[in-house]
Amino acid sequence: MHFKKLICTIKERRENLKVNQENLAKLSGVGLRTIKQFESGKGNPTLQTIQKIANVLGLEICLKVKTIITDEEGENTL
Amino acid sequence: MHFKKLICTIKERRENLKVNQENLAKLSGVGLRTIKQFESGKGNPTLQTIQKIANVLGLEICLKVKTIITDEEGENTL
DNA sequence: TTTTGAAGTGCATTATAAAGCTCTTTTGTG
DNA sequence: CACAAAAGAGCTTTATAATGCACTTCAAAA
Repeated sequence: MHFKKLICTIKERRENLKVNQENLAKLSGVGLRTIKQFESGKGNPTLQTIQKIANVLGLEICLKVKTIITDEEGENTL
Repeated sequence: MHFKKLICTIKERRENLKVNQENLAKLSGVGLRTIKQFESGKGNPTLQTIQKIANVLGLEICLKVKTIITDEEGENTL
């Protein structure tokens, strides 16, 4: 998952949950400025920051083994 | 995925691939000191750092929607 | 036990993430 | 359009991530 996609996922999730940046900041304990910067694609957040945000949004960071060949769903076909 | 688990996954992957920290550093472009610190559970790496490391190891960061009830495989049962 | 390679640690420097404040821009709704 | 709410941006300070270097610790093999 590239950085842009990751941001997009988080932003969409936040919007789906009808939470604005300000409330996300309060709920997650991450500064509003940091969230703004993150969502606008600037910066390079720390893992802690991402996790705080993800937690509030009911998202979880994980690591998948990358596969060379994938179908449209991104599932392994090997 | 908690921080510890994440570290563990990366460390195990590196070891399975028979790559030592020094080579991982060279291959990923991340400083050896940073990798040492990361794997020993210290610090709070940036997304970029994690991604550089994960890339070399054929791992990919992703976001999953958290589910309250999960079976043994961690798949959603709701 | 000695050697050797890998991993971990202390210290210092540099770069930058986090944060708040203020202002501007964008977006959505009447 | 006018208004209001949300998002984005500039500027600054503070905290800390990234890094290199040198040293220590640990584990496995000779």
